[in-house]
Amino acid sequence: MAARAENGRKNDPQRTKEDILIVATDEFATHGLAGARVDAIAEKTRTSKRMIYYYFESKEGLYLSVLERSYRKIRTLEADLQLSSLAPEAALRTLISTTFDHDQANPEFVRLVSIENIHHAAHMMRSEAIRDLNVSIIETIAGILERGVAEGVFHRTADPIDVHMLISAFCFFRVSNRYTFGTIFRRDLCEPETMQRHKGLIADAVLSYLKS
Amino acid sequence: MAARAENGRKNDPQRTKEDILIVATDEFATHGLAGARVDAIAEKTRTSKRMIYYYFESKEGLYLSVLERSYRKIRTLEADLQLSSLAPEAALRTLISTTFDHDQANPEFVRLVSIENIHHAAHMMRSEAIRDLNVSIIETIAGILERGVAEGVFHRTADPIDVHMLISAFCFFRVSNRYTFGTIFRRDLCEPETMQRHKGLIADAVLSYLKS
DNA sequence: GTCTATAAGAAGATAGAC
DNA sequence: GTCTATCTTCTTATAGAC
Repeated sequence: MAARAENGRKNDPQRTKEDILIVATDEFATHGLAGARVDAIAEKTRTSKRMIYYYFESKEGLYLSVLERSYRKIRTLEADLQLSSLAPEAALRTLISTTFDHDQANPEFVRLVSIENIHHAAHMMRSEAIRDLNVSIIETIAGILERGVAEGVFHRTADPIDVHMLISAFCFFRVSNRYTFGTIFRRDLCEPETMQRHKGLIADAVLSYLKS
Repeated sequence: MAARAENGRKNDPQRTKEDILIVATDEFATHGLAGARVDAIAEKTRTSKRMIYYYFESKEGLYLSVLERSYRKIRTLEADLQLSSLAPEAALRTLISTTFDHDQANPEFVRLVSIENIHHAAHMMRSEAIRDLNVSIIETIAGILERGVAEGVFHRTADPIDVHMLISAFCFFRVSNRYTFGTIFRRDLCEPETMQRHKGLIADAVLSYLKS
């Protein structure tokens, strides 16, 4: 009897929850919080609608879990960069390149953040988990900027959060607004050439700002 | 009998439609397309729900009209700047300042654009009116960049749409993501000091990029 | 052009068996 | 822990009178 639980095939709560979260991430990112359908999520899952309510209590509870999971994934990735061992300019270029590639490769994260902003970040505020994840990236940038000024590579003392925002804004906007921007200016922001040019643009803009 | 229609007080279709659009703009910007309630819009209007369907046919028809109206307002404002008469650097600083102030003062527009992106710009694509509004701003920027290079003020040949994107991204992101960004970094992006610093940051970043 | 009342259907949530 | 069937409420949209 216990043997069936041990092989971890059937009745595996972690697997079931993870399965639901992956499907729900896609549904919420595609249709928004109000537009997402619990029935649609249940259909694409290996399990049933009843289990969604069993594990996550409500549609909003599921949405919050999706949001937490997405943030955790991304901040972990950022923390693994080890930028302190690079020269200031190289460290910043690496960070910018990583942020750029990340947003490009994870449009569902970008969309979830946009959706959460439409809701005034009401769910994120209730989640301590999400808030406690973002200190390290700012400390890292602050360190890079200080070293740059000390070494005479950068000539401007900038606020690390502001620099983070300048980088994030461009990388995020390219993905978050690609449909309206693409429609208005008839430009595909996913073309390899365009992407390369944009990556160079934001890196050069940030660095020439710090050097001026 | 005709006298009552002439004084334009009661039964004024333009007034009724405009009234509905103003209320609907707020409702859609606050709750998103799926989250918005036609009943809620009707309640805040001087007229009834029946009239919304009478004039706009459906919830989506109303949403599209709201979107068109918002874009028309903004592009008209931009076109009135007369930047060709200014020196290249001053022209760019004026454009950046205007874009910055505009997005800050019109968060409901920023939200509507975010919402439209969540829907893959599906409604905007069906509206010829919206697409035909955005040529002039790019032509204006192209002219400024050319003059700047010709006069030796700018040292870099940049794509005008890219420059427009760099400016828009920062100004837009500050407003579109203020809730999540504010929550994560415990920073109020609407404080006067912060706003002034950010305005200087994006202007200096763009100009030092073009000059480098 | 405008209003009230209501049809028709969708969607979140749960009961109850296994 | 899991499933099917269903309840209840909410929401878009319309009928029909004035």
